[in-house]
Amino acid sequence: MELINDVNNLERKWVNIIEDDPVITMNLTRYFDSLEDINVGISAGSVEQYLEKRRDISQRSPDVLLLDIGLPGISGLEGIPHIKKLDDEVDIIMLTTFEEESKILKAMALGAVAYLSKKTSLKEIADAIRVVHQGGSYMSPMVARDIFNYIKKANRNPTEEILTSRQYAVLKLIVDGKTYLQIAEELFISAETVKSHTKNIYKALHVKNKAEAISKYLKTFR
Amino acid sequence: MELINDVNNLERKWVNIIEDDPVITMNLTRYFDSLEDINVGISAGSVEQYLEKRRDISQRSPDVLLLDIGLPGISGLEGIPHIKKLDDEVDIIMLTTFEEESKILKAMALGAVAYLSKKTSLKEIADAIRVVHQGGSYMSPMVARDIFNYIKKANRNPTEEILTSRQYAVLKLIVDGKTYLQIAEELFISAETVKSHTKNIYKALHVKNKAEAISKYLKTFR
DNA sequence: ATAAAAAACACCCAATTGGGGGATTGCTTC
DNA sequence: GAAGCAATCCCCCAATTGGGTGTTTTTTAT
Repeated sequence: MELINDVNNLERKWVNIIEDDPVITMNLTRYFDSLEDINVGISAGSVEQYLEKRRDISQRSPDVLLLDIGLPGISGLEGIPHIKKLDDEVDIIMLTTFEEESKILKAMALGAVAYLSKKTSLKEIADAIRVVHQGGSYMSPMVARDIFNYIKKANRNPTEEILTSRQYAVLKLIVDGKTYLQIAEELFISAETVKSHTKNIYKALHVKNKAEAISKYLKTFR
Repeated sequence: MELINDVNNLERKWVNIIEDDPVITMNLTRYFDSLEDINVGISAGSVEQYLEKRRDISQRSPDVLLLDIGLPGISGLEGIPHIKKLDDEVDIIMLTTFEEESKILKAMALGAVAYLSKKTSLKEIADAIRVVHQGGSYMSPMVARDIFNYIKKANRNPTEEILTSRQYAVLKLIVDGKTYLQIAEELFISAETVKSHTKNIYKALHVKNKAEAISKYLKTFR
């Protein structure tokens, strides 16, 4: 992907970093320090630590935040709303390892504007910061492909083999937060029948309450 | 993920073109002919003509197809399924004059892997072909921004529905299927406090039971 | 410093769930 | 035609949850 004229944007940009691997943080900081247009402000090893520092240190609002997605404690994803609360305007670039690529969509929904692999070269990360700061969005090809696949999955057909179709219908309504009574009304059966199905669902999924069933459903079938 | 490598991918790629403007087709063909790694196979002015040629001419399956979205007769969008029927594996790059969100999404849903403006430079189009052929996907920053907005719209903003760190901790345990008592033991607080937090979580998330809270949490952060 | 919040805890009571028994009907399958 | 299973329904009872109204202490913000 051509970054074109954006790379010539030499306006000074303040960048904060949240990354738990000190080696990566050091590499980034050292590289950015060698550049004229990118200044590193706060760097932290966790979202909690960052929020603390951000509140303590009277720094101007950062322009860009490099945010690791796999952090101890509050994850990068969960941290986004907190970070946005402090600095609403900051452009967030997610840093990730390849295993976490499925989370891009959530990150995007939460307001991250770019998504980079940690294997990305330092120069490319700097370029991404420049693009993002100019109001662009950066997506590496692999990420773009993931998004294509996601939208393709809009008409997917998850066939559940462990559950019967009726159990599956009940489970879906449970996931929606419906009570047995509401489900019963919706399916034109008695609440007792819904209970009966639920018991069988729990057995089939090896869970013991709604909470676990929902987690299992959403984690397995998206 | 390195873009540098992709551009150096000099494996020979067969590219077909469907484009009703002969000037554009000629420019593309002439440029690709000057390259060592990109061969133009069939070029056609419409989907109908292309399908005919594709059936008649015994050519190997193309690697990439450049497909104009605004074609006379069967449109580029409508043509995608027909094309895929003949060559399932081909990577389709949509060419367009106006970057229109709705059509991008439809093209993506139909299986196109990239979306380029016709104003894109020839070199960039060639780069896109190389990236796509290596399993990547290409999106210009403008298109990427559209996609971000789409996905942002699809999920709703949980930014205003913010939880305190303690509430998050409780919610995470609820998601794991823990009861109030179990959560209380884990966090060294009383079950009543857990209940109290839960009530506040429900208010913040605008839900009324565990099931809805879990669904909201998992759909947002997973 | 003072107001606002988050965090902790408590009691009450109704609604809902979870687990244990069952029963009946209808449809496959062997 | 018997065995198996899905789907429907019923009762009982303990455990858990949801919603209400409170108090106290600590932390945070102005």
